[in-house]
Amino acid sequence: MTRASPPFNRILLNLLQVPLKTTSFTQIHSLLFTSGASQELSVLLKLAEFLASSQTPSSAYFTLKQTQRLPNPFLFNTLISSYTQSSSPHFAFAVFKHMVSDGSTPDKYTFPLVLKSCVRFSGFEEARQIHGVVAKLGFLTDLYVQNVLIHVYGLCGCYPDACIMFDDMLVRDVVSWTGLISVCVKGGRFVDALTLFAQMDVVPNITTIVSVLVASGRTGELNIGRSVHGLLLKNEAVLGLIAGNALLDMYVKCERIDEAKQMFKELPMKDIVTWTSIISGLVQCKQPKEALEVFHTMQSYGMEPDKVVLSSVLSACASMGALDCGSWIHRYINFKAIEQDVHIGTSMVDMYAKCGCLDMALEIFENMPIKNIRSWNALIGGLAMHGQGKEALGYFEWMVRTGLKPNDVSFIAILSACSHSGLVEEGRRHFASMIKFHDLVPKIEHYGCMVDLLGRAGLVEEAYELVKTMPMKADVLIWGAMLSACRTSGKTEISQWVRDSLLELGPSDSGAFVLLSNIYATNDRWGDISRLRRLMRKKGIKKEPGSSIIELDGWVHEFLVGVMEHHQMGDILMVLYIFEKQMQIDGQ
DNA sequence: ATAGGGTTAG
Repeated sequence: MTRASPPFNRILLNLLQVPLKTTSFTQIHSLLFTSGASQELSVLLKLAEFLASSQTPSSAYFTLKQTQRLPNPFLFNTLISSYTQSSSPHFAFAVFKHMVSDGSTPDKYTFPLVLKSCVRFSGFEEARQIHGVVAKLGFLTDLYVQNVLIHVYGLCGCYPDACIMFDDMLVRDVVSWTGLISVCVKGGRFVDALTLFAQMDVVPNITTIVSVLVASGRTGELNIGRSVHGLLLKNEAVLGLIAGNALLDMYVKCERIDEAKQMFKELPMKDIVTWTSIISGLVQCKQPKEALEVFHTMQSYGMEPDKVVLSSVLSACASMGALDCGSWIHRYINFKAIEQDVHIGTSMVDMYAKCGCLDMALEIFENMPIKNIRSWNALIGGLAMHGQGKEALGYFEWMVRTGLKPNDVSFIAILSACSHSGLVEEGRRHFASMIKFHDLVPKIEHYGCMVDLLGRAGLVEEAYELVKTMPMKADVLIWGAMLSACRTSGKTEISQWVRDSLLELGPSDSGAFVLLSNIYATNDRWGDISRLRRLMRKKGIKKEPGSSIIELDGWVHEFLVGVMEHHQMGDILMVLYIFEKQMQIDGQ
């Protein structure tokens, strides 16, 4: 039998790339063997890839085994790696089992490959079994294998095993440290990630730095993030795209939008991730109009929006009620056939709900194949906001029946639903059930909802009792709710107590300042207001000018306090009202 | 072998 000539091999290679039926595969298969082409390594590798795309693990394994006298792990490794990338990653583990039981001894490359497949199908038990084989065959001292085991245990949701692996190592390199740090970051253990970074006894690389930047952003550790930034500048590190984006997003997550904007300007390379970070930052910092402007700039640079940035932009539309813009994005998603995942679905439900299109919000919600707690919260919160308290409660109960655990945001949604619809008894019951049935500790926001609920229902004394007995100190929001409760009830005693408490609290932020100056203003104490203003200046507290945003004919109009913009719109009444409020706050 | 962006409330 002669060796196949290279052109023949190439034909076979090409054939193997075409999706084939089993019958034609059998023909190619026999051609391979009778021609001797199966001796060519390139053909065999292609064959392994092909088998992974069309055959079960055992038939693929035995076909490959047939091609050789002595089992060569290299070929099986290729098969394992192909299965790992396929839609049936667990088949990689099946090949590994065949190798072990059949005597085709795995080599040091086999373990990282098959372990990677465990990450894809969350095969923690399988990872343990591979670990056992690693130990039995004497590969446990291999640094590569150890590093992969840390990674796999960590990502299969078994962080303790990853730590044990790490602790037991005699020599750790930068990959071992970075691996465990990144596992912490992916599992939300941001403080642990920073602690590990502090303990590191090898020089970190840019990959380590990126993980640390994510951790400092998510913990709000601005100082650590800034130090890392300084370190990079000092070393004159050339920021790659990923590191630059990580730095930018750190400032975004630490709510330093001005520094983030500066960073964004300075970055020499920008991709869709860069734009997404700055846009979502603007949304989080309550600057949705600017977020939309940046989004349009992004498009003018020819950057194609993807589902991630669209989800953020939808959130911008939601927060300013920009229905035209939001539904344009909805059409864009359908037109470009952008994949609709649970994030973008939730953003869409939220946008339609906040814009008052509850029917549309419901329709999208019902068509979402996967819903998480945030999806339900968006819908329930939307119903609550539009006075559909009973419906909101109905969906809440349905959600609980489906087995989803409500979180603290869910309770803010239903408590405010009760508040806006006057459902006092239901509100009390749900508030109590937080601790009793749902293992949740009410936060100050929940007490705020209850005070608001009781106050609106005229139950000022009960609200008063709640504020006195709650386990935390009342904040401006609580006092604000109490104040408006008193205003309608005429309980002068409680009202005086609220005022005294507010004065005692002092102007710690601009919210308190507004409340205080309102109190002074109603009592004609203009001198006190001047004093307040001086105090604010001294403390460096700024009151952002109030603003109001509306959308008309696809245009977003912003009204700043005391500023008339787009006055040809004819909504003069609103402008005047805002202007009047400004006069009142200034009090002069 | 280790690295970046999104959604809920107030």
